[in-house]
Amino acid sequence: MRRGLEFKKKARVILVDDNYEHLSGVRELIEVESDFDVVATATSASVAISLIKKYRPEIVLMDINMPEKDGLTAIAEIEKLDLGIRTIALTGYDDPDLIFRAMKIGAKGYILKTMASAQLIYAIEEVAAGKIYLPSTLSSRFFEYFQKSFRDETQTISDEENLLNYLTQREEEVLDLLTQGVTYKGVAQKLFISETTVKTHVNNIFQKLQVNDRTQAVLYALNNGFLNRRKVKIAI
Amino acid sequence: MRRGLEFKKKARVILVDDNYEHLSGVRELIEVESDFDVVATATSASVAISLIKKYRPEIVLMDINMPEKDGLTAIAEIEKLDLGIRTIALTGYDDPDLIFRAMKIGAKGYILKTMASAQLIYAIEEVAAGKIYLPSTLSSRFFEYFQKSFRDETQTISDEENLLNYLTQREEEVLDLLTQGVTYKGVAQKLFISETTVKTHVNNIFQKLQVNDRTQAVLYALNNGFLNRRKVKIAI
DNA sequence: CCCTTTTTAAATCCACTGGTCTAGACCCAT
DNA sequence: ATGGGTCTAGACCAGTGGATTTAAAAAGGG
Repeated sequence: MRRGLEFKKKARVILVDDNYEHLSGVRELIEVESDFDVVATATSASVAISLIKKYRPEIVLMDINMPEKDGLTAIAEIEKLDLGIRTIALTGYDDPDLIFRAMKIGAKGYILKTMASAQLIYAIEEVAAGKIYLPSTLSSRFFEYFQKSFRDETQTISDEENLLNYLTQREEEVLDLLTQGVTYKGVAQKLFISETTVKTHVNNIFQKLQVNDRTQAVLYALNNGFLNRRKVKIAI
Repeated sequence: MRRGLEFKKKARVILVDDNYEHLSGVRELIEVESDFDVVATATSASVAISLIKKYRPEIVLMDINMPEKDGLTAIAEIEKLDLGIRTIALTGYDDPDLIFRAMKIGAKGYILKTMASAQLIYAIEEVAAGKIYLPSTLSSRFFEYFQKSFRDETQTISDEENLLNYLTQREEEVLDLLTQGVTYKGVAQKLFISETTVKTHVNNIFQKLQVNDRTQAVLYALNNGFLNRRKVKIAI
């Protein structure tokens, strides 16, 4: 258990930025002001990916605003490699949508180019230490966006309007099976009732949800917060 | 434009905590150490809701761990009132799931009872100023949980595995209509082709997606990132 | 205990769905 | 030009889905 050594080892960093001026500046900053080791730099995302595969750094500082392959896609690819490489997104803008998407695909930090150099170093230190770092101004922006995206979708179901609430328990069970793509026959077997009974329930469900067929019923259920929100997600 | 006055006005606060000892302590802290005005306190969520409707405070400090009606539900109700009341969640535990759910339903801050009193005051100040405040230790926890929930669901689609990528353009159009609950006849009309052609396409889709009926096809499409990710969300 | 709601079930009937085979027209690339 | 993939479309058939009516047993609340 030689834990001390692990922490003393200088974390290796790769910088990616299509602006060479800025790249050099950051490189110098890191080399002078910190203990980190800049093992490589790249001015395009595709080159960066190869370098990352080769050097296996602990940290990647990735500019988001780049031509051709953009930084977000690159971060997603790095995450997919699953090498435990921790990426920090870097841009000039505090666009909440960008921040949200970066954090969603797995960036471990997000900082602005306009931020003080000390904060950049601090961010790298935090991320290298295994934490996720977002400056409070950006995290505030993130949360506003995060909450808004849920208000739009969650608050529209006002309980009385949600027709799902009028279903009986048995009807819910049947609908649950329908949302798994089970046929009438299958539902009958799983619930130990006859197929005609299933049809009765399904018909009642259609009337209560004001739809005409199972597909619409399933869509209504999934869109209005049914129990069965298994693998549902938001687009990148 | 008498902006100055707005900012000088003491923000009114309501405290909610089933532990009376803690409630009194926090009340005293706020009254002594800050400029905020504790207009009321409550030891249960249901009483709190009535008080909030009556006093219309700017800030509500809500304990999450309470018997009967829990704090999260109470926060959701307050948000539903849409009175611009900003709530701060308060608990003894830094459980990431709790933090995630609190932020999701609209809490503007989240702090631990074990945190220094100065941090509590600071949180109220930030939230009163319109910001969202999460201490960095908690925001780190939040993001880990946030990213994990997306890894489980997003990374499983590995492009080659995603059967949706094998569909032709026309088949995608047909599937898109199926995910809206349109019948064969409807699809035929919308795409200006015969119903039999629609059947052919649908059959090809079933084979490519390895399913047996439209419901399963729709579910596959929705769960594997089809264009059509309209109103999809995560459970509270 | 009665009334209501829920759950169960049957019969009938028709429309819609889905499987299979066949085949022409079109586009694109080798 | 020949071959592969796509889009179109027909025929035929089996099965499922869905509407409607009727009704009885079970559960639950006042």
